[in-house]
Amino acid sequence: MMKEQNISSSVIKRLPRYYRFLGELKKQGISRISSGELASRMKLTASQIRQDLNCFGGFGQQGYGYNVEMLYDKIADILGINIPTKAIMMGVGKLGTVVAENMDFNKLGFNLIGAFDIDPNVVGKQVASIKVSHLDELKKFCKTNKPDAAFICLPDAAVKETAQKLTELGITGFWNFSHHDIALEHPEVAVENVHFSDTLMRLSFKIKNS
Amino acid sequence: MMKEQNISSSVIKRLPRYYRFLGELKKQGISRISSGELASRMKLTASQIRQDLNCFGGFGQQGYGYNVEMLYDKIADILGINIPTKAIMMGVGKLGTVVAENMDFNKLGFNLIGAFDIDPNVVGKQVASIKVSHLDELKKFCKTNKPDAAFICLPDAAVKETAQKLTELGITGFWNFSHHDIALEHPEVAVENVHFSDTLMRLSFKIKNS
DNA sequence: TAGATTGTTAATCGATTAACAATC
DNA sequence: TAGATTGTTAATCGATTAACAATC
Repeated sequence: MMKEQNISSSVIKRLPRYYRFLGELKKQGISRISSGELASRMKLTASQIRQDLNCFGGFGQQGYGYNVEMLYDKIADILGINIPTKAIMMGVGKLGTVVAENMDFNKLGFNLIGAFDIDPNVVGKQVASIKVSHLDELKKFCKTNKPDAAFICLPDAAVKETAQKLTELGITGFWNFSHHDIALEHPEVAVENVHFSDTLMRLSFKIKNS
Repeated sequence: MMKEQNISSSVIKRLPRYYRFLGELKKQGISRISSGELASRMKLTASQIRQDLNCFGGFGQQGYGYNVEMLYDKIADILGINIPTKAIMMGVGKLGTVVAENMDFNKLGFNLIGAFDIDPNVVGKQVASIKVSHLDELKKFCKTNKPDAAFICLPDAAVKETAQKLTELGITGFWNFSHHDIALEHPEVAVENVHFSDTLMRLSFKIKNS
């Protein structure tokens, strides 16, 4: 399905947005779109859209444009949404709970199969129809269920050690809500950071410099 | 304090990370650091660090390097952390509540002064020591208190209309947790998106392509 | 067929890295 | 002073945009 070349991170970053816009077009019953029309809706250039899509294959047709539904499905494939990634939640405090219970993981290509904490007030409780286990169960759980991804909603101080443990247990992707820089120590795994405070500081900068 | 030139968004994106690392160094009691040493800790090049910092002024000293505390303070200034931005929370559901109650806004240059919702179960309740007001109060509140930033924790469908209203009431910065693309309709204001699902889809892509 | 729009190559632009003179 | 390290210019690299032949 994919050309054998490295996709630049600039392109990867734009894929979810394409997916979102195409989903919207689909919902609106639009079946066909040209790169020019899509570009004007997304405030991009038509060139960029065609270049981006052509990293993965020639999905369009000269003189016609792109079939919305087909392109939507292709991007879902590219993003790997149709092959669920098994994931575990590490840390089920307030943030971990909100994340676990409010994301539609299935629609995003994930399957949340476990949750871990050390707080006795949290261990045993039900979150997103999963029973929270004690961290002591982690090793056994991973051997049995072989999760691929971990969602890190732990206090900063606990992340370093936990990330080390998780990579040793075969985790290959981290969705990281903490400030700890997992990628520094584990360059071999995939890391996506959700740094609330970084975005907020950038907003502060932008507001004060405009 | 700042050179009169446009700072590229690549540089802006890195600033909070510099700030974080310098804070860490400060905590560790390290008072002096060279661009080379900092680069190796952050996995950047020394050149990039020196180029980035020189957008804002010559903070270093030849033969010595940078004074950690001084540089930390300078970056805080650059980010505008010392001049609190007045902000309001729009939408006090589960996500809005967690965000409001768990961020240390003061340390990040913000002052949360109001919160709005339409749900009668939420209006009137206390969140992060702020009483949640009904959306009907928004106009009056903004005229009186002149907030600069709005944190958007609303359902996607409500965002378009609310963002329109907010810009008319003088809001110049949005911290956006919804999927709605505020920047498209309001190119004049600052927008920082926290798109949970975008980062998750990117993670899916990376896991499946490594 | 004629018109439209892609896929793709070439040109431009911007960001990163390297190099080095200035200087503490 | 000699050594270290910056600030800054120049070279390289990569990403974006423009152009256009291919083709539906």
